[in-house]
Amino acid sequence: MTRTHGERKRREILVAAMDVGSAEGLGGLSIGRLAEEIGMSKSGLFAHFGSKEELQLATIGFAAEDYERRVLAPAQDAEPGLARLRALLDAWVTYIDATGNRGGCFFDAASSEFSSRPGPVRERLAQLSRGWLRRLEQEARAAVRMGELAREVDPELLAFKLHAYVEEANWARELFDDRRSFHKARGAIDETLRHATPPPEPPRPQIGDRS
Amino acid sequence: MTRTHGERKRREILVAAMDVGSAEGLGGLSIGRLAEEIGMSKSGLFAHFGSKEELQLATIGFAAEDYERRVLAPAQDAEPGLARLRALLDAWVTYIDATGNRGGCFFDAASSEFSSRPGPVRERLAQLSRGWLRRLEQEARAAVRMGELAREVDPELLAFKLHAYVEEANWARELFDDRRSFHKARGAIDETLRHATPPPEPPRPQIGDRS
DNA sequence: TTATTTTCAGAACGATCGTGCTAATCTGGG
DNA sequence: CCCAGATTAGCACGATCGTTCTGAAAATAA
Repeated sequence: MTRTHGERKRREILVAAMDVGSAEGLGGLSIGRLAEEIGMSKSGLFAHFGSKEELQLATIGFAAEDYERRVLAPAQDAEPGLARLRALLDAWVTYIDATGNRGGCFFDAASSEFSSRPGPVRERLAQLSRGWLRRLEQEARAAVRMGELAREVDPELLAFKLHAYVEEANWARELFDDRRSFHKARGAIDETLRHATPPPEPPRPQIGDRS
Repeated sequence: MTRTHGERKRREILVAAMDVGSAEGLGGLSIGRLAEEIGMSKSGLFAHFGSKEELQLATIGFAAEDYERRVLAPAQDAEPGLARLRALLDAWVTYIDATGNRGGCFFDAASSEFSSRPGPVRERLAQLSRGWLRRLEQEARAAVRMGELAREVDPELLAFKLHAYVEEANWARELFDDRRSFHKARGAIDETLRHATPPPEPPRPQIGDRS
């Protein structure tokens, strides 16, 4: 393996790129700035990627792997349906809440920055975010199908809401230094899922106790 | 009034700055780029503000005035409480949905960018966003007090949710070119407010009103 | 008109950006 | 050991950045 050394260095670079990129943006992530951060020469670092855009794409890919490993994978242990939906959300909130990145969630920072900057970077970010939203929606749909959520629930709208809470929490924490924001997000998630729960009793209970 | 001419030019600059700033970010809003956009020399434009930071702050102030005029003011026509809360949200969604800015909501773009970049710009943005969240929360609180929303409703959490929907919609539209995103936001707002409505009849109507 | 202040353009500065080119250094396989 | 290839540093380039300075043009006051 002649690659051993290079791969390790590449990893080291990408870890720093993820951190710096979340704080100063993927665009503001300058090669020189990043090289200084890890004690390399500008050109030495540059040689690992052919261009700045390649570096950005590699950083996104690296962050996506990290995210997949720490959010998607663990949630697969939960039963499909509502349990897994909750597991996904819980792992996600925990992931963002405990992120070591100076600028909060890497994807939030990057996608906000590139949302109106056409090119491969935007496309990749959009694809990842879309996939994540679809993942939530799909699990919500399963929960509806299994009767764990009310039939009237629109899975797409539910995913929209739940996703919004976590993004809002990340935004509020970064802008306000609000350490309670993720607590609020959890509360909002709980309330929204509770309201989406089907009524506990069949249409005509009559006699027996209520509730 | 010796200022007449200068003020007009300043306005013209700030209009362009708001547009460009929403698209490429307040940081990426370069003096040269902006000067070229409106056919001025770099130094000529620069003379209107003493520094780039002053330009950024002026742009924020200008955007805030615009926002106040087009969102806050119209909603004052509505009755306090739930009606005004709805009016605020409706004006806000309409405002962002119909914004002419290439990059969507100016504040979303700016606050995301500066959330982890300390300084006066971040402070001003945080202050404005906090004020807006408080505004929503205060109207929600009034609605609860007036019995238009259920007593169990937490105004702070409600404001958190509602704010999250609109931010999510703006984010989704920019990143996905999703023109339905604001329709989803309106749906989410309606659902959430509906769930916050008190049950149509009190458990113990009896004789006199309590409270 | 003239005098004065406001407004703007032009040129230049140091710094930093992304990116090539060249050579030195390191690393593992024979 | 040596040698081929991977890895990195050094240097320089054009471009663009924010900023400063100087002077011309334009607007206003006298």
